[in-house]
Amino acid sequence: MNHYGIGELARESGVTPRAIRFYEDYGLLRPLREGQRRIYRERDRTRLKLILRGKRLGFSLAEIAEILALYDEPRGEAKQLEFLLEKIAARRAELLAKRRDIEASLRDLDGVARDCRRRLQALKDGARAPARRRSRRRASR
Amino acid sequence: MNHYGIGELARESGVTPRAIRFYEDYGLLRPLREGQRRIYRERDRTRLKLILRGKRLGFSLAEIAEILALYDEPRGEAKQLEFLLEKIAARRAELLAKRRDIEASLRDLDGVARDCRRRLQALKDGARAPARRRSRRRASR
DNA sequence: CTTTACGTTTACGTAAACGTAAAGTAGTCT
DNA sequence: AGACTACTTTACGTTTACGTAAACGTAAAG
Repeated sequence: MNHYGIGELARESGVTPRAIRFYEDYGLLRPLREGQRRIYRERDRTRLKLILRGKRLGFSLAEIAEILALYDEPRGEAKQLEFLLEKIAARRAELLAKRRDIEASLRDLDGVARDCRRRLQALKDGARAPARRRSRRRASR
Repeated sequence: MNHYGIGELARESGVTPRAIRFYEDYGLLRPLREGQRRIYRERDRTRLKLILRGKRLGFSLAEIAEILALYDEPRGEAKQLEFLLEKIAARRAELLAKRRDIEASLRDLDGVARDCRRRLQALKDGARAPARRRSRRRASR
């Protein structure tokens, strides 16, 4: 019972049928056909989720295609497998880099938030001692 | 002495002058002018880095504009500051979500890698005991 | 003084990732 | 039978984020 029509899949995953068909044209999905209609099984659903996760992380469909390829190349000889491991390592490195970018962004945001809270506090203090002048110097601008 | 021409800035940050001018048209950068030419100072360099980091994380220029706005709105009254804090919290949440996506991706990749190494090992074993049959079952397909 | 380097504006072109009709099909309810 | 619903293909349109080329300015180097 775990197959879906395109509409169902679209609703559940928050994208339009058009997008799903586009991913298929692009080679990212290969649903079954029942007559003309597309039938999606669990595997397709999983793939779609991977696609959307990739998008959220800013990967292009081309990159996502390469990533998905890593998942379905488990056959192959030693050379192939070693090559696959290299590609996986490369992707891993990309993800780690993105994570560092995120950490840096979080730090920056926290900095701004701290600054913001200080100013808020200063306003409250100023409310109690109205004419008090604060000489905060800004980073730039 | 910390100002740059557009070319310099472009080289150092790995983008084209065209892109930098585009960001300016978009309102993300406001370099000084010396006659006609654009002069970039440290602040602009920093902004550009923030822009590029945003791009690497998959944010659109529109989103990046909002993020940058968080950095230069330190003036304002209590209401404004509290609103700013809310926006910061929202961005933080987005970043945390992205980080979770990354963690999930890393786990998935590690899974594939493990699988891959097992197969490699199986091949080596098979080389020593050639006719040995392995009955690994795949996740789906 | 011409060449070279570096920059400028203006404008049309383009790849990616869908959106948006239009027109047809196939099953289902009334 | 007619209407509705869900789906199909085909095809042109749109947004984003620049690329690319043309034509020009300016300042230093040969």
